[in-house]
Amino acid sequence: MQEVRVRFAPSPTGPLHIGGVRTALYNYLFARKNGGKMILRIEDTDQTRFVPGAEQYIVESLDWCGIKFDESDYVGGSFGPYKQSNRKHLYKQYSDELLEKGHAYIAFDTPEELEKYRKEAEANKQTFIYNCQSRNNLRNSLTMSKQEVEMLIANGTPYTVRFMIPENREIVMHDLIRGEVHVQSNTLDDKVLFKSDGMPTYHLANIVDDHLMKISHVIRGEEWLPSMALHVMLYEAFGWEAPQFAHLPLLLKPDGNGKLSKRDGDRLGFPVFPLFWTDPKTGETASGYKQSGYYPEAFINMLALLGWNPGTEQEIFNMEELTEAFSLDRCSKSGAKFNVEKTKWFNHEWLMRKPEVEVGHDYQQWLKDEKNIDTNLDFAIKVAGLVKDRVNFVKEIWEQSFFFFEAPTSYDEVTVKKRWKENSAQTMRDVAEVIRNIEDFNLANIDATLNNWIEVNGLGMGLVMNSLRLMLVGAGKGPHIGEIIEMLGKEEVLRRIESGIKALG
RNA sequence: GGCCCAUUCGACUAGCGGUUAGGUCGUAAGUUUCUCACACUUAAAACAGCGGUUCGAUUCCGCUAUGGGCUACCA
Repeated sequence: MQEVRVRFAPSPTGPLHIGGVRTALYNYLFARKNGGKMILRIEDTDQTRFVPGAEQYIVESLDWCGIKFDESDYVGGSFGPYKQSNRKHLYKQYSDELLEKGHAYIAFDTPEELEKYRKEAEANKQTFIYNCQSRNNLRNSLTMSKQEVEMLIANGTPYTVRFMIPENREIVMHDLIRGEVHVQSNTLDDKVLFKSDGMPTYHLANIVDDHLMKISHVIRGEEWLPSMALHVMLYEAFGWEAPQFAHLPLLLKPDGNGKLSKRDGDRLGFPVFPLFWTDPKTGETASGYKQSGYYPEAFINMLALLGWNPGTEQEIFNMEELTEAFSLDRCSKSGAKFNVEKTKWFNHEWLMRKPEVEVGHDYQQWLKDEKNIDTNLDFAIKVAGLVKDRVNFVKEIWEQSFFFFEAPTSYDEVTVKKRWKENSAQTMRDVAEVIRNIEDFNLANIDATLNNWIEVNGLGMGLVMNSLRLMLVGAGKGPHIGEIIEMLGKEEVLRRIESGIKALG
């Protein structure tokens, strides 16, 4: 059986969108699952849309995601170079080959002329198609004498090379996800293969490179489905065996309809890109999943399940598990709406599964960066461990645990009203004494002493604990009170009780 | 406009001729609890419509509707 070789072939025209990341992911999973190779090819044939830094961004993003390549300009490989602008010299000969075989022709129509034909057709409620129905009336090597064509070229007249779509053919193709797809050749345009600027178009470069790089499976977004017939016919014209195709459904915006775009992220408040991005021309910025606090594992997990499912009820997967479970025939056919809430939930699940040291370390770092608080790793681990089940992100740990780092400066009104009674101040003074007298200040001892004292004095557990919580936290929330007391330490607890009594009376 | 693709709870989806149409997120209620959460239990919530085929259609086939993609010398 033929070796599995797949490629991810982005265009460096901007930051890599999450739809692109998913396409890369599926390619990667497919390659690994089948013991094949994953190739990164940069498709930069459109010089006008080149954006500096975009290629670097793509490489860094995929690296952050854990998507690795077996071949690229960065890691090497025997089919390079892997950037189309560096393969420029290759394409001309293939274009010439089609010209010689009579599968392509030279066209001199200017963009303005073509635009005019389209407008005219539209005005007559018709569609202008550059193919068998019109090519014989246009300015090209089919309608001109050989001498005329040669003269125009010699004079430096700009021209393009167009593929000659066969007449009256029904092209029946197989898509790994969609099954059979039928297209009538007469509805297709004679697409430009070679531009007047000397660069190939996507269609030519893509087919040539896929062939030269021995790509076995083309896994790409659904936006390419309409081009599949063209591509199949190109392989046929060259006499090459076509790879297998799989067209992935699109990622849709969460509300309404349509393809997910950068604007949706801005509007709805979630990232559309894996990493933070600054546009080099406009200075415009876009948020990234990494900077928003997502773990790459959660991000990838979410993306994998958007348009694919394992057929079991398992939802949490690491990359190895995804690789093991992945198959193209479990990809869905219809577009998937992106859902922010579920994405957060994935991050929560991953946060819960992360080793406590890692989460603690991340929180320690966050405290340093955001609050300028220095704390030791053990304490950060303990704090994070106590509250992580109620947050989705490391950065959210703070609002559940700020009281471990700073004494309350105010007291939540609703809680005060509900929990602070007439005799609370006195009870707190008594509790303070009890706490002061605890010799061995550990969790078990603290709990036992307090519970015993409450019971012996016939006081309500809720009443005492909630008032105490108010003193220590400033609000009616937080983990087990014994934990808080132990971690704050005797002195701090006594201090907080004292100032709490002073504040609430 | 033309061509192509799609259509199950609000969202992601399971289902591949006979099911009380299942799960997850979200929502709501309850249990637990010193609080807030977590956890657990439960609830509401879907086969776009119409025709076929069939003993029987969510499932197969048409048509319609809706949505999406493409329609560049962009990818």
